[in-house]
Amino acid sequence: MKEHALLTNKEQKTYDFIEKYSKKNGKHPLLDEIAKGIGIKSKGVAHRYVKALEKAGKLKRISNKHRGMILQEKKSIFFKSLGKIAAGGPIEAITDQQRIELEYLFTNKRSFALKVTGDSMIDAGIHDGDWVIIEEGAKVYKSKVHVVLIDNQDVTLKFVEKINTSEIKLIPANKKFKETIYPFERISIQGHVVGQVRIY
Amino acid sequence: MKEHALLTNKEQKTYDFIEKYSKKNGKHPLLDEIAKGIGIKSKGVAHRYVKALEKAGKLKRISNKHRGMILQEKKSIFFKSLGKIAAGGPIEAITDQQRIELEYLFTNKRSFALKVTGDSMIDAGIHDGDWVIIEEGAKVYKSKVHVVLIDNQDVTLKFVEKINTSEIKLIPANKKFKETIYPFERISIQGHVVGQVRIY
DNA sequence: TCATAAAGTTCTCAATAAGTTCTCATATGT
DNA sequence: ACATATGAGAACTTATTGAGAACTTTATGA
Repeated sequence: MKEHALLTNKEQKTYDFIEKYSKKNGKHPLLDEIAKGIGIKSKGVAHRYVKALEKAGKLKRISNKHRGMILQEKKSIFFKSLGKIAAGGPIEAITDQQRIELEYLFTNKRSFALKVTGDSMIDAGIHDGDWVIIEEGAKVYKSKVHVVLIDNQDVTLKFVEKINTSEIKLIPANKKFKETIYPFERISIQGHVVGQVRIY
Repeated sequence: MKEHALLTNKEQKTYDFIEKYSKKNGKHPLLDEIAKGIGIKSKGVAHRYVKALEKAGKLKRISNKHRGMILQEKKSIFFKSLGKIAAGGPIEAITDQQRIELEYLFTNKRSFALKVTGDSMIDAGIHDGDWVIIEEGAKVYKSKVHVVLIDNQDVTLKFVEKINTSEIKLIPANKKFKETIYPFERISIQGHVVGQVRIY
């Protein structure tokens, strides 16, 4: 079997058929349906093509499962047409790393999103109306923005600093706001900001 | 049985029936009703399908309880566990509207992303290292941030203003940078910013 | 309360459908 | 000659589906 990622004629034809079938029927085809769809009789051969497509990264298979295949989206979640603007410009290539971070941001079960109200973190680039993605956890990180619950009632975004064994300092990123100090009992760290989304 | 997201024909049929029944009757069906609804006689088999749906995350079951099942909502891209922090806090409910906007942002074919270099737009909350999502188009919008190609070579983010029939003004959002004026011929508007993502 | 009916759960047996692996075969280009 | 691409089809394994018995738990009404 081949090692390269290029598809042969029939493999491409198989892929096209699977894509068309899936879009039309809302489910993936059977091997016999693929065989018929690409004009051959042997489901064994169809199976061979599907495995080749898996190897080429075009789809994932679930072994033995009926209709057990899932087309792989070109889903760099949205970094689609990058590099379009101009050659030579200050455009960074997209690395898989970035893509993975994004997927993590958007699918991690221990994270959720909050809509920001107010300007207390504006110097950290967090504006009124932004969405921040929060990773749950009570841990305090230096120079990270935290979600802090005060008196079991008010939620706020602030930098956090432990100042001694019983008190904690909340630091806004806006010179118009003051730093405040609370005893541990009144404070609960809900998580910290790992991402941010703004929709214009 | 293994765990995968794909449903078999009968599992899908079972799900559809439960959904339809629930909507119509305001309560979930009995196993015998499911069996009849999907055209089989054995409630044991119906039970097997319901368990499969639970495994696939399509519903939750309450063991032994009559009509003990709850359909799971379809999940939005990432605004998952919102409202978790505290009742009474300044947390906005997620509307479907927001979800749709996000999906649009991330999947629209006429948009792409750029990584920001430099601080020329920092007063607009666009920081070095941020990703901006660009919607393609040559149109100029007042008070929107545009991607501008200068001399077919340099790409920059700026506010844009037409000042007369032959010249255009590029306005940074940082007092340390100056506004600049270019003739139309040297400028090409590539698109404008519709979204922004930051990963901490 | 408590007996009883109703509903959920677990199980085996079975038949069929679909996926998997294999050999054999032909053609094609290097 | 040799590797690659392609196709047929047999033999085998696993998944899917269905029936129904036996059992446990829940709901209900006298």
